[in-house]
Amino acid sequence: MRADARRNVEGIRRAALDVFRTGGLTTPLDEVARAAGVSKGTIYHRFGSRRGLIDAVVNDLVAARINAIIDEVDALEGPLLRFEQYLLRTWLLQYDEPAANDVLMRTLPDSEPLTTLFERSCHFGAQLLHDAQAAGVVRADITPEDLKYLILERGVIARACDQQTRDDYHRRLDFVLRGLRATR
Amino acid sequence: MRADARRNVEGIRRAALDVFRTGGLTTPLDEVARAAGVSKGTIYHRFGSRRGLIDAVVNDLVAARINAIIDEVDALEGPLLRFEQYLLRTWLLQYDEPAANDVLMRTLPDSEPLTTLFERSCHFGAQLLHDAQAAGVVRADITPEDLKYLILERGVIARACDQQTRDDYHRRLDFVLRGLRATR
DNA sequence: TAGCTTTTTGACCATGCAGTCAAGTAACAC
DNA sequence: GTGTTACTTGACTGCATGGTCAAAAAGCTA
Repeated sequence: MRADARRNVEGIRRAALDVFRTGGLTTPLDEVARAAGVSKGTIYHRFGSRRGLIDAVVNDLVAARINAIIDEVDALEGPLLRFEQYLLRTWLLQYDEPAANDVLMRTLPDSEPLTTLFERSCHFGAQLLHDAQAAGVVRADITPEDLKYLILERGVIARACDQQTRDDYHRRLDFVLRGLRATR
Repeated sequence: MRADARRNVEGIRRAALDVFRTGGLTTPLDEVARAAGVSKGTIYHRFGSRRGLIDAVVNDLVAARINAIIDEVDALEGPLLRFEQYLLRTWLLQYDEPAANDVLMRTLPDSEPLTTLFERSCHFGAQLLHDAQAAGVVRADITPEDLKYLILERGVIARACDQQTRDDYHRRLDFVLRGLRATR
């Protein structure tokens, strides 16, 4: 690989991280190209497709954030707190990071790293749901499928209703959480 | 107005009702033209713009549905029931009728009939919210603005997550309603 | 039916995006 | 320095959409 090629690959990666961070994984590749100071053709030549580029940056871009939520929540005590914090933090991540949202919503062509991330998050959530239901603190009629939808829904909302402030978004999340608790 | 023109206006109106009914008010006008058996140009010539066409059909298309909800709910007794039925029926309408959803989400260029409809629904909802809060059956920290968002959110969801069955959609609405009730 | 006027047509422009490829450019080895 | 080969470019195709307009067609009237 020639020196200029290596330089460009790095530049494109960096530009993609930057552009995808703020605009999500569906941002036009022309923008990435412009940010990297190369032509669109170079991106396709180097990464094959949008998916190839995403695969090359998704780890640095979102894996850490999603995995951090799992780790942090796993360190908490109490089934209700764990369940609610998982949802709350995931929902906030969806607002803060459009790219993470794209992963959680599966907006994109399936690729191995994306699927792995998504599955890990879902599996963890399902476990928390199960524990919380066993403890009787969360409604028993909620299914893991519902949980996926609660996250998918929030993703659609975070993307479409971007005029609401983070504080409003956050405040309204509490309404939803309340609806999931078991009625005593 | 010439006979063929009158015939076409009627045909376009009918086609628009049909096409908008299933596809919402943002369906490409080419589809309406095809359904009416005329060219796209004729629609623009007769109705000026997409908005003109919408104005010409919105009453037959959605006004009745939205007004019906208001009337039906207004005939019910009990602040919680009234509030929850208003939301529930509105949310279901958003699933069933993409065109009504477009009105409730204000997806479209503002036009007088659309705004009137929207305002009427919002105003009615705000009144129900106020009554329910005064009766202590709904959380006191919900604002009329939140109510608008709850409807806007559901609209985004109904449009984006169209692979879920009506039953699933309906079942999940209950989660949200529960979250709005006052905790006793 | 001839001729005037209204109406319709569909090709056309513009926009925004994905993705491709022939041709030009630049690195590198000798 | 020069020739080879890797690399990059940007104009191109293709697709979907909104919207326009000169020319063709059709209705109406006398």
